[in-house]
Amino acid sequence: MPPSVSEKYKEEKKRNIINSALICFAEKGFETATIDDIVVHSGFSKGTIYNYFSSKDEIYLEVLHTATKNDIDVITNKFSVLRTALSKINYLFDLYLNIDLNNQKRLGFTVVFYEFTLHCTREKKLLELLTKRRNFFIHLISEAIKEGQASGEFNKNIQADTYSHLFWTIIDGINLQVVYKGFPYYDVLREMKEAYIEKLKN
Amino acid sequence: MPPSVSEKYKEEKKRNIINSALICFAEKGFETATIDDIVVHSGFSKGTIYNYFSSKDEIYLEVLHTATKNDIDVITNKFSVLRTALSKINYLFDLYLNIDLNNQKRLGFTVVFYEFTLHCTREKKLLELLTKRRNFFIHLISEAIKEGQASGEFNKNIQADTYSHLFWTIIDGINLQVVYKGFPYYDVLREMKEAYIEKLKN
Amino acid sequence: MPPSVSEKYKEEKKRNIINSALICFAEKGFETATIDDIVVHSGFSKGTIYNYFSSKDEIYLEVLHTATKNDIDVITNKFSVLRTALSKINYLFDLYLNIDLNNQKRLGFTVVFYEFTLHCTREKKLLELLTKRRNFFIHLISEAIKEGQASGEFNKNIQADTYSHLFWTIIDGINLQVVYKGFPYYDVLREMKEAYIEKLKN
Amino acid sequence: MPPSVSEKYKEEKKRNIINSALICFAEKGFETATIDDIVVHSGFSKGTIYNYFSSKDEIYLEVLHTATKNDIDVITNKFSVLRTALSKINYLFDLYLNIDLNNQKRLGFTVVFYEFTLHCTREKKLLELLTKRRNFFIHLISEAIKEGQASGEFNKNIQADTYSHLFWTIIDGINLQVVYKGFPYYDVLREMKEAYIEKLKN
DNA sequence: CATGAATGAGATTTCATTCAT
DNA sequence: TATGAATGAAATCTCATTCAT
Repeated sequence: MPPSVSEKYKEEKKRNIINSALICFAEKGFETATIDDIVVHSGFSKGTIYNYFSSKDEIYLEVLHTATKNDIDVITNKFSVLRTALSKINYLFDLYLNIDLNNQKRLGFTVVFYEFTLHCTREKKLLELLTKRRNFFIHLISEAIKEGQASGEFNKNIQADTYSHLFWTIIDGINLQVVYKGFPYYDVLREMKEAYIEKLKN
Repeated sequence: MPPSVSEKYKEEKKRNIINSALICFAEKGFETATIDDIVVHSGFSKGTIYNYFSSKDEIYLEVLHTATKNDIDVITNKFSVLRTALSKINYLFDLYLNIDLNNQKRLGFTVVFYEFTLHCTREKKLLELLTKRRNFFIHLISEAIKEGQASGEFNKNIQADTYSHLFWTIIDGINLQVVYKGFPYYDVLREMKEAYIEKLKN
Repeated sequence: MPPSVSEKYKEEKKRNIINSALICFAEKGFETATIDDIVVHSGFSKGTIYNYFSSKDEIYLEVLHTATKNDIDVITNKFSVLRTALSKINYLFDLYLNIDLNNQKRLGFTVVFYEFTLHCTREKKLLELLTKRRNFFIHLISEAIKEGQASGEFNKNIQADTYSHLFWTIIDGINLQVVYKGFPYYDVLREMKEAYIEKLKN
Repeated sequence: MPPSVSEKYKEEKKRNIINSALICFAEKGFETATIDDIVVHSGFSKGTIYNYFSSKDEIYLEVLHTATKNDIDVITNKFSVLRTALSKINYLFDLYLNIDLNNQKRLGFTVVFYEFTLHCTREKKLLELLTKRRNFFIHLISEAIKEGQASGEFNKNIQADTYSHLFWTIIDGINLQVVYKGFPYYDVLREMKEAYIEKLKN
């Protein structure tokens, strides 16, 4: 007996639900957003949503997972075509320098993502997941730095790992400032980028 | 005729409730922690808690307010005795370099504080409150930098405001990393401090 | 694809809840009767009740509204077939003369209705609602009296409006007496009807 | 050991509390008004109030009792000096014809009184109390009517009892209309008085 | 598979009453 | 006697989840 609906159809539906959920979570926060909010936003029935996800928690997880997977794919692809270490670091900084601060959806997602990050503090299982993701990103940069050191682009004395952590610390810090109206986002980030790269090169 | 109870007694009680609340919020998050949790932790009855605070929201606000007021007092006092701009910047960095990462209560509070920050995104009124607080801290450093520039300690070409924002961006970024076990907190922060001060001095 | 449930089913359910609520309110009064009382009496769960009504206040309002709508429909229909003004006045009096004083449900409703009337004193919005309803009933009779005056049935010198108010004053007065055991309801009302009609005819 | 505070002092205090309670009940209704409302309005402490009354219910009862006792005293005194039956009936009607409709306190009390009347429906004990009070008033008028019949002032064929009940039915009816703005109170009551006395005289 | 009515545990908040001072 | 802080039972309302259709 073949499945009555195609896999593609189901994937599409799941993606729609996840999309709506992200928007609802962004708007109200995970706790405050209700399944009914997702029902209204997505147009699917409550029953349908529970056919695709077993709980609100699972939806949350998949929302975050999806977004993360996206980022990873984009960055991985880009890195595979960038030839120099410096261009990779530049690319990552520019990713954040090119952000449209007025994009409400992006802002919403940023808030949700950091809320989730903090929430993970309280659940071992989630924290592991989050840490794994983070490790990937740490690895990404420390490898790039090491490449740069090997190729002579970067100063051999800096700690690749420390500077990788440092990079993401900067990014988390700058992302958080979206909550403050009037924060000179681009000025600050440009200054940081410059100092960071200067340090790498020596 | 008023047997009543001293103002001090009431202040003390309020502080006790706030303390318990902070711990409960740190443990479970604002939404997930319940008044009953605070009841259990504080040992006071539900009625008593509502005699001192009119709602869970108010407790939350006072928890944050209390902690913030503390910080402001400590820093303001210290600044008034520090003579050079550099010593002020150094002092602030050292505040964070001397943190005990194993202090669970501190960690809990950090999480609560950033959750609150993100939560403010969704309530105009709260955001104003938060922004006011942030402006105080921004002002604190930009003034110090300007002092340093006037006294010849610091490079006159750097934007005091941008570098003040930059400072708190670093601090927010580094604070957020507490969620990740194994994050080389001191290494990263020391590196940042060094680079930051180098930039100031030129 | 909508398995849903017929509109009729939902209307029926609403009516059931309203019915139970009326009985609970009649038994204990609006403030004293609880949602749990309605849960027990109706057999529906709390959640179900809140699926059909958004608050206890709304239930109260709908209970009153339903009862009132009924009365209006019955009287309006009857009036449309009664040819003389006198027969209309007679009909209304007889409505109250034919009441079964032992009908506990009716008695309960009377009490609830007058409690609601008094309660309205304290809420502008509700008072407007109540006044609108009352105006309809006032109009009903003053029109009938004017008809009677035009047709020569009634004395042209009496104030239609005053006598319409007077009619409902009598009815409210007599309804209130249900609280007193042993009140000679029929005797008093018959006497009043006689005097009233005598006055109309002159 | 003599009482440390005079009886008079205590009576005075009780009266003050009752006064405040009446005003609070009138403003918000018995259920909705809180002991704290009475505390604020009276200026006495919660403890003090509970020293004089054992419960909120008891306050309610005494509020009503006090008001009623007042009415009875006033009417009894007046009746003892009025010589004709007609003058007594006239006096009672005029009591209500001379009311100041704009007196908010009176209006509030009227509402509270009728709420209490309806509330009594649900408690046998209270109903007995209320009925006893009502019987006094019924007796008052039926005796007056009988006097009038004996003296030749009134028609001997009317039922004294029925007409006594009828009188209070009118009064209850007219009192209830205070809720409706624009009700032609004086017109309606004057009309009723005239018809009533006409009937008595024949 | 889709639906949405039904459920009920659990959350916040109120308030009459008590009692130590 | 006077006080008002403390109490906790009880009320309203929410919402994730289930399941018959």
